[in-house]
Parts: sequence; C-alpha cells; structure tokens
Amino acid sequence: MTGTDTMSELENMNVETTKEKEVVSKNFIEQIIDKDLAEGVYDTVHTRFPPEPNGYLHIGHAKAILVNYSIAQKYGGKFNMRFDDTNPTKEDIEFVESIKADVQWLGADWEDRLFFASDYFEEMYEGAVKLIKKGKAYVSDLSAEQIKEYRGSFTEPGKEDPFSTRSVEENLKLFEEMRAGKYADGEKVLRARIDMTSSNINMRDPVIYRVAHMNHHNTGDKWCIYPMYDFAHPIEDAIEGITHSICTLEFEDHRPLYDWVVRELEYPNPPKQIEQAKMYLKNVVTGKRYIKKLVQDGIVDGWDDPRLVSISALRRRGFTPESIRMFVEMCGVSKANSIADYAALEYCIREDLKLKRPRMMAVLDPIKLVIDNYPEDQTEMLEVANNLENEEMGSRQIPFGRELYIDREDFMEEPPKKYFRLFPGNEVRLMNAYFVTCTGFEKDENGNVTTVHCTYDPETKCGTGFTGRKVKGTIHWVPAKEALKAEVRLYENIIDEEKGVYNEDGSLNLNPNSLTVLKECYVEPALKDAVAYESFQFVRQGYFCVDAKDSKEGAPVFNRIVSLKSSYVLPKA
RNA sequence: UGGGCUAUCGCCAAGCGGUAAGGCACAGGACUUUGACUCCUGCAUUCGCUGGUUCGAAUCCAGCUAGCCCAGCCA
Repeated sequence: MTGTDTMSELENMNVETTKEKEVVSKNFIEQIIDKDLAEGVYDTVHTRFPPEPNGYLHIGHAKAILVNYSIAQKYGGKFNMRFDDTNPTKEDIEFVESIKADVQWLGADWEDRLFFASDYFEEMYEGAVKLIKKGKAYVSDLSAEQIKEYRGSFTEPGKEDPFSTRSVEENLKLFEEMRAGKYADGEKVLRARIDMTSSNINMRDPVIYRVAHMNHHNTGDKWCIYPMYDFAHPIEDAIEGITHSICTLEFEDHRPLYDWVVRELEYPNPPKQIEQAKMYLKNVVTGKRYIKKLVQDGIVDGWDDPRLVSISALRRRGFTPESIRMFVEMCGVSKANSIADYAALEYCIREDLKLKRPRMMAVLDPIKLVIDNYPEDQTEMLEVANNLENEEMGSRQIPFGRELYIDREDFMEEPPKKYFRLFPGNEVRLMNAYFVTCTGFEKDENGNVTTVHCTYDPETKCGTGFTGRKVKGTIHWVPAKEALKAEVRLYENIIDEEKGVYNEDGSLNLNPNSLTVLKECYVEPALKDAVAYESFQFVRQGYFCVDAKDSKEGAPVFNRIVSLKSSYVLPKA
C-alpha cells in the first residue's frame, strides 16, 4: 500500500466517522416533511407560530415557537408570526406586544411576516358563503344549550338540527343579516353540515361562526360575527401558504375538520396539520389563574418574577435565548406526553454561560479576614483573568489589601473531616492572590465568628509560578475597603417539590423558602457598572444576573440564575 | 361509556424485522487557583403485559393493561 493510498484510506475513515457523528436521528415531524418533499407533496417548508393574544408566553410556548422556527430554518423555508385573534372576548393588545417581544427575544425571526387572523375576516366570510352555497353550512337558531343537547354524547349519536333544512337562499340571507348586526349574541350561529352521527364529536355539524357584538383590538367594530378556531385556522394557514401546521396533541381530533375545511374551500396545495406533545416542566406553575393569584397575594412581584417560568420571568432570572433553545432541542419532539426535569434546563444555562461570562468574586455572607502580617494601608492591584477557560475575555484588576471579606462557610472553628477551607492552623489559597494560614478568630457575644486572622506568605503570590507547596483549598474573597455592597437574591422552586404542585383543595403547594434576600453582600468593585440583564459567574457559587426591575444605577441587585454543581455538602453546624 | 393518541433506564429520547444510540440525572476515579469545568469509567440480557408469526421481534399480528385528549357559540 502506498503512502497516498494510506492517506486516502484515512480520509475516507474520517469522512465516515464525521458522517456517523452527523447522523442525528430526525424527529417524526422532520420525517413527515422529508417524505412530503421527496414525494413532491410540497416543494418548500413554511411554518408558523399562531398564539392567541390572551396571555403571557411561558416555557411551554418556547417549544412551539422554536420547533416551528428551527424546522423552517433546517429546510431553508419560512416562518410566520401570526396572532390567532378570532375571539375578541378573550384578547388584548397588551398581549400582542409582550408576545412579539418574547418571540423576538427567543430569536425566532419572522422577518416581514407578521400576520393577524383578523386581517383575513373578509376571506373567511367569503369562505363561509361558499360553504352555504355548496349546501355545506347553515344558519341555526338553536341556543347553546340546545346545540349541546342535539350533539349527543360519546356513546349516543347527535340529532339533526331542525334548522339544517333551510334553503341556501335563506341561509345566505340570514348569514348576511348576522354580519349586518341584526341578531344579538347567541341568537344565531352558522354551522358546517358534516355528520351528526360521527364518532368524532368535532364533526357533528360544528359551529363555525358566532355573533359577538364586541370591539376587536384590530378590526374595531367592523365585525360582529367571528369565525371559530376550527374554521378559521385552516384558512389562515392556507392563505399564508403554510405547508406544515404544527400544533399540540389535543387537536388530533380536529384534524378531520381541518382537512374538511381546506377541501371544501378548495384550496390548492392545502396545509397539513401535525400534532406534537407539549413540553411540560416538573413542578412549575403555568396556569393563568394560579399566577394571577400569586401576584394578587403578593407572593410574586409580577408575571416576570424570577421564580416563574414565563418567558419574561426566565429572561429576568438570567436565562438566555441560547439556553432555552438548547433545552428545547435537548427535550426533543415526539407524541408522547412527558415532563422534563428542571435539572436539564439548569444544565443548559450553565453550559451556555460557562465560557461567555466573566468569573467574578462575591461574598454572600461576609466575615472579615485580617492578614496580620500584611502592611497596613497597603493596597496592591492584582491582575485577574476574567475567564480562565476563555482567554478572549481578557482580564481585570482587583485591589487587594490587609482586610478582606470571605464567606462564612469558608471558615470553621472545628472542621469536620475533609473540610479543606480555613480553620485554625490550616493554609488555603486566596483565589488569584496569596496562600494564607489561619492564626485565630474572634467571636461576638452570641458566639458568631466575626473576624478571622491569618498570615500570608508573599512568595505564594498568584502568577509568580510558585510551586513550593500545594494547598487543598481555594477560597474567594473581596477587598473590605473597595468592595461594593450589593443585594443578592437566591431562589428555590416556588413549589414545594416534595409535595408536588397542588394541594388536595386545588391550591398551590408553595415552598416558603423560595426567595432568600441577602442585603449584606459584597462584590468586586468592578461590578458597580453592571447593567440590567448582564450576568456573571460568581466563583464557587453560581451564575447571577442583574435584576432589571430593582437594580439602581451603581447599586445592582443580583438574581441567582442557578448554582454551580457541587459534590461537597457542608455538614450542618 | 364511543372516538383519537401514547407506552423503550429516575427524566427526556433514538430505534422502522438482524440481536437496545445519545443527552440530563446519578455513582466512582483522574485533573484542578472554582469541592466548578474537563476527562475517563459505570449505569435497560431488555423495550407496559400475554400470546402468536419468524432462523431471528422493541420493531409484524392478536388480545389485554395503563395514561392523556374530546361532548365551548374557547384556542
């Protein structure tokens, strides 16, 4: 075998291994799309995110947004943003703004394709007229209760609506009158004529238009009849040229109706509805009325309280769009109902921030450390890398002096075995600075340690390459004089995870310790200019984000996004 | 109760008749100026159950079981 042969052999192997790595199995939606593309059912891919503007988006919606968006991306297709605003009684302009902001923040770019279902009302009306003319729809005078009665049940077929025999002409006239405002809310509806005996209750002559004299956020008073979801949605998709209309599992039973509408209205290349499982997170609150109550009761400070999982709350807590995308990707797409662990989300945010954020020192529960052999009134500036694993992040200066703050946890008068932080006689490294040996400590009248004394060894200064001896522990610190006092908020799940989300009476099982406010923290002076949403690693403690609501200029409030993992548990004192 | 859907490790999830991918979590170990990160190692003789077809079944067939969704003029 010649050298070149060996080379090409090697190259082939490389190609193969690379290929193997890249064979990421496709999810079932992608498999359907591949098939559609291969068979020529469609030659492009066009998806959409169609929320009703009736509330704030939460982590569950992120899946819908990102699955739709990423599929469009993968296939070089398009992604639309569309508000499904067909029911003015539930909707508000406030929500369209917050939803737009959240979707944008998540990075799902709809480019110039922002739509409102309400912009299609005229075409929907014409569609309804078309159905009437085809004898496929009729106006009914039945009350809501009567319609319910006539619908039958799971086991009994429905009965024909007595008004279903009206002539096309009469239906046309009545429907026109409905539009003209001649009838009060609930007085008349338009029903699709399908099959009152269908085993699928959605097919038992579903109502497709109702009367609602109500101001609409987009169309004002132009309309007093509004299309129902099952009629409107397929039309919206068809108008926009959506190919794959992805929704959640509970709409599986509606698919026959979806297909019926696009077929009867004779849309060419009709869209296809595909249902996927929702994404649930274990032990989180997403129910509107529960969150409303938490706000009312003053337990949280709004829909963006960092303990909630609304998109705005996650943003305020310090989660990044990248971390949420990673999480959605990690959870995958399937038709099996499932509940993801919060730990997976935590993994994603740590992973995302790890190399992107500076690693700073902050002392959350301060006690003083005095270096007795360090010259009084001397301050030296230490050059410290912002992120040891990412040189590009550069470095900063930290003042170092005789008096520092360290965390209470990093000193123990009588240490347990395997405790390798500060205790009388023990030497540790002050991160980025010197080795110090504990020589003593002071307590207050309650027996709490207030000050720890130590001596330092000038030869052990960081960066000098000192290798004379090693220490087992490295602790963080902050200079007493120059440190910035800051408020830090620590979070636990708002739900008591032991007990689950709900009590027997349906109320929430709240965790009384979900919020810890620490007002006497000290952080590096460099953190003075941190701005809202900026985040950092506080070494040995976790990732923290500047709270956007309560921080003041020069006085940041830090939210702990997530702690660092730890294989060491401090024994209880 | 009729219809629709689902069931593979603690949590997600591949697998599509040729003998159980991967991630998270977890547990060991190495390394370490973060008890972090990183790196190794381990982690389903078994795919809800029972039968059947087959040389061969998580994959096909039959019958069970369990869970989720549907009887809005909500989406």
